[in-house]
Amino acid sequence: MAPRTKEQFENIREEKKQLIFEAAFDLFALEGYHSTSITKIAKRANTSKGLLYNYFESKEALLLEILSSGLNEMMQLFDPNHDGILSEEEMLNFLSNLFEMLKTNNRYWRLYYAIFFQPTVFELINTQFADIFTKMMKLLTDYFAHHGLQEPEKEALVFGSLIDGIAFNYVMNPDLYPIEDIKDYIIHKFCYIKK
Amino acid sequence: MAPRTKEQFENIREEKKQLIFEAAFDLFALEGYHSTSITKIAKRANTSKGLLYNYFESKEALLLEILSSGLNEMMQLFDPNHDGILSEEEMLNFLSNLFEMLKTNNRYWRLYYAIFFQPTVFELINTQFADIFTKMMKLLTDYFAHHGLQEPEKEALVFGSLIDGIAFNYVMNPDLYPIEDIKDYIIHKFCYIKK
Amino acid sequence: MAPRTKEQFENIREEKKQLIFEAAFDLFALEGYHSTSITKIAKRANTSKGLLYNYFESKEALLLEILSSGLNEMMQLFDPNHDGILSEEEMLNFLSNLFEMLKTNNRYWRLYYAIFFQPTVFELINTQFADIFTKMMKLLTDYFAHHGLQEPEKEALVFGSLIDGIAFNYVMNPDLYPIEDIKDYIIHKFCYIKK
Amino acid sequence: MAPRTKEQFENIREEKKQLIFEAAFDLFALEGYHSTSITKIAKRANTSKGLLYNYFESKEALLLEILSSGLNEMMQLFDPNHDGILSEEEMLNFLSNLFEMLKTNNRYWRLYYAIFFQPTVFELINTQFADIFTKMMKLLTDYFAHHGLQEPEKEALVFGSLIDGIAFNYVMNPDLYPIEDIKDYIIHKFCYIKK
DNA sequence: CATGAATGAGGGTTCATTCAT
DNA sequence: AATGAATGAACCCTCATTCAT
Repeated sequence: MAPRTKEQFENIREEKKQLIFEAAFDLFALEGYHSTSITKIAKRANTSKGLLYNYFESKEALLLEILSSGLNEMMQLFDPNHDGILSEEEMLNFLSNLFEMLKTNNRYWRLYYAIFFQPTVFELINTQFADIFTKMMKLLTDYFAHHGLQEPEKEALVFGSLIDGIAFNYVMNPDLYPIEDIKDYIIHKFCYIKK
Repeated sequence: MAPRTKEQFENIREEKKQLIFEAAFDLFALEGYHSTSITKIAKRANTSKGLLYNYFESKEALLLEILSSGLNEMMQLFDPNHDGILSEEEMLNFLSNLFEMLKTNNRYWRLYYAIFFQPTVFELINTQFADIFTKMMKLLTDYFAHHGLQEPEKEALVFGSLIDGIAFNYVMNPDLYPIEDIKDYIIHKFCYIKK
Repeated sequence: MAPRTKEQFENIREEKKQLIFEAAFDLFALEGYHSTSITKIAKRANTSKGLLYNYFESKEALLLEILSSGLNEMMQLFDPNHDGILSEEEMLNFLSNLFEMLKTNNRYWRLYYAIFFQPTVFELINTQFADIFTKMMKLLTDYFAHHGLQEPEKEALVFGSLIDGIAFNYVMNPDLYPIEDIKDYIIHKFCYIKK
Repeated sequence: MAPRTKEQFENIREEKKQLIFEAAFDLFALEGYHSTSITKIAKRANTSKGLLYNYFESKEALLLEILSSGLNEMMQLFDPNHDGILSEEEMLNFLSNLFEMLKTNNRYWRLYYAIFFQPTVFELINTQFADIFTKMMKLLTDYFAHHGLQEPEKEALVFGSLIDGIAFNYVMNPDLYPIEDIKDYIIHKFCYIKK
């Protein structure tokens, strides 16, 4: 008889929203953003189309929330809040975390790549990523300079591209790509840590 | 006027088809596959929707033809039809051609990436790529083995990933990515050619 | 606390209902009936959608109640409960009240017009109005006849139309229409009162 | 076999567009803009929903085209392209045309009023009407000044309001309102023409 | 008395595809 | 070979109303 308390409502909301979020994430990753209809998402989340709009403003907002949540996860991982200098240990951590994320969040990264190349969507996300990218490049350039490499900017770019390429290949073929071997190779080559 | 010969008709046919092909290519690359309507394509090709269906079975068929043609171009470039051994000069050619293609066919590669990650389309194309990929890996592995590297398979994979990463970064940011510098770096590092 | 008496409950009920009524009125007038959602009304009334349906059977019922209440107000104003003869003083009162109402209830009249012309709604209200209209016409006809005009029915109709036209113009442009001037003009012309 | 000529297409378009236009007009006038769905319009025009969008950009565009076409008709009627002075004969013409239009385009005017009071739509149309309105007021003011009335602006406003009120009453009750009588009354009173 | 999560029918709109000409 | 009018299914989204609590 008594109306539900605010917390009760909050819980219901949180749970349902998560359900829809997960359903959308799965479908976007499995079948692509454009091929996934709101109807499909609602069906997979065992709910109604209408309710989806109680939680997300639009299909695009739902997508952005998914992407954004992945970004935030990543930023937490890579922002050690430090002095601006990348030590060998930090580089090691960085790479370990990266490879770990690729393995555990495989689904997200595949979706992310799929979205990234959608010409229309690209611009929406790009600015958010640009900052992270620039920051990382600065760190890497300093890192390579500190280790005496001749053209640290170029090295940083090549290193970044290599990481991208590895991520990209692994994500598209997680079963075939020997990610562990590659990880060891990269760590051994770029961490300059003596045993 | 004399009635047109069969070849003339054939030429007209081919030209019109090419026009549609180009229009679709441009639009897919510029605005994405899903955002490009048949009407837009026909308009840009200065023709009618009906005619388009004379040349292509469906919108998806048109897309696949575009992708496939790009693939074939690439295969021609990278299939030297040789003895299975990659010489230093061949490697140099390989890389030169690759970078050249990235620069001149930027448009295609961006579309290609956009499509590649569409989960549904991916499977369709993937098998065609798998062959090329395997062949190239074999060549590269031999190449690195021949130059005395300890783990040539791993080196080949890393090299492949690096190339992918560079292509990917350049294609998404052709104006900012210093492709020439990177090209020199790569050639200098992997071609083992002494001056 | 002592349990609330029945009247107290009744008062709460009435107050809440009034709040919803006002909120709906404002929104209908400001944004139109169809553009105003139940959610918006509930939000503006600081209550819930569910409660709204405790007081009003449906959105349409809410609308009709608003319109009806305005009608009643007007009827009270114009029904002097008299002998069927309109004296000059009564005519003066009539006009004063009318112009006063236009100025103070501007909001209502605009809504009323907006609704009035909705073909579907029109029929619903029209019968209620027909009575008032007929009664007023009778009064006016007698009035003009009594003052010696040749075709009193026609004069009554023209007078009624003029009043409608003024109301209509003022309501749609309250800031620009010089209602006071027009009021003086009308009173001077139709009240036949000598100073 | 040969494709249709441009004229053939043009004819088909013109006819079909007119059909849809009429269907929409009828329904908007009968049931109101918001209560008329695209589906209903298409059904009444014996066509498909999709086709409607071949001819009209949106439901709102369709509405505006209907309103606009009525406006244009009216402007042609009332714009004698003259010297800025309204003679008695011109005033007579003006009024005759007006009453004629009310009678023949009854449907349009009812729709027009219905739309006019939709709060959202009002602004869209208003600017287009404002010009005509201002122009007419100027003409009328001069007209009354020329005939020696003391406060010509006020007279013009009152005259305008009266016309509005008559139109409004007639349009809402075409069967009961004695438009012919009123017309004679108005002409006799405001045309200052001696027999 | 009070809440807002949940529904589902229907809204306007788009677009690949077909087909009469 | 060539046209674009016509279709209809599916799209995303809105919202009055219900109901468990």
